[in-house]
Amino acid sequence: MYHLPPPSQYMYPDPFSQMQWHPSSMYPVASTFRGAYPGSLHVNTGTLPRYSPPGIGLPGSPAMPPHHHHPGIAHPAIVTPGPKQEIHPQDHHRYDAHMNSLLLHESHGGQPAASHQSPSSQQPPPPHHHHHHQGAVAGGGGGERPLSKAALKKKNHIKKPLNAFMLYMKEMRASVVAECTLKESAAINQILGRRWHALDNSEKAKYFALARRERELHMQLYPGWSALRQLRFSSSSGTKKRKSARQRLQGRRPQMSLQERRI
DNA sequence: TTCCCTTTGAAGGCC
DNA sequence: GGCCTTCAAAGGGAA
Repeated sequence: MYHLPPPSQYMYPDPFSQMQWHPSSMYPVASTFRGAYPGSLHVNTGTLPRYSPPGIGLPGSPAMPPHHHHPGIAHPAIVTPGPKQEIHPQDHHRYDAHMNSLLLHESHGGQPAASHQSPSSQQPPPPHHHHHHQGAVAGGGGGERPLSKAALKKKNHIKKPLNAFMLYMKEMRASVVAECTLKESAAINQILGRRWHALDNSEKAKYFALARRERELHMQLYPGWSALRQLRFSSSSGTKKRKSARQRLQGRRPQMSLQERRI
């Protein structure tokens, strides 16, 4: 367990990473959470490559070693649900169960879950108190209380399939949280982002393949589903209007360019 | 109660 | 084709 000094005092690297930390990558954390991520911390996503690295191939692509048979692709848990006309809540559960089993399978080479398995992919999430991002599929247990209209709408919301990085975060978050005293997801995600960049291409390929499988499964379960369409058809009345990304970015500290961060 | 923060990747719209 | 925007997860904190 890493016990980090009070936020106002320390600069902390990813406690796990074997990669070399550039001094500018060390980030002091201010005493308050807002503003806890100084400019040096902000990765300029406009200058950093946001990619599926060229060397990372998916199964079937030339870059993927022939021997790297992705267990997820042929995972027996993957079933073709067949044509789907309507979207039912149980499909959320089925989809989620599929993906959790895939992640589980991936993490342990097809073996049963080991001790370090992320709780999120092993069993229903613990009943923490958090009130949002619970997800439409998270209501596996404790559904005795009648749902309000808003809750029902939220429950029926079809979420986007997780991308490779999201799958990686889901799997690794618990171990990062366990190894340090940080609890803020924003800070945890920064660490995970750096670890993701330091990840070996073959390791990343695992998650890209898993993400592709997830998209395929999602397409099978929800043919014709579009995140944008759902966004447009979902009424936002009664909820606060979310700031646009531009507005949100404007509120942030200036970000360092890639060149600046190299200095 | 809802949004913000923070990360990467996918996808759709627009020019 | 490139850019922009949104949203997937997570949970503490702010509004």
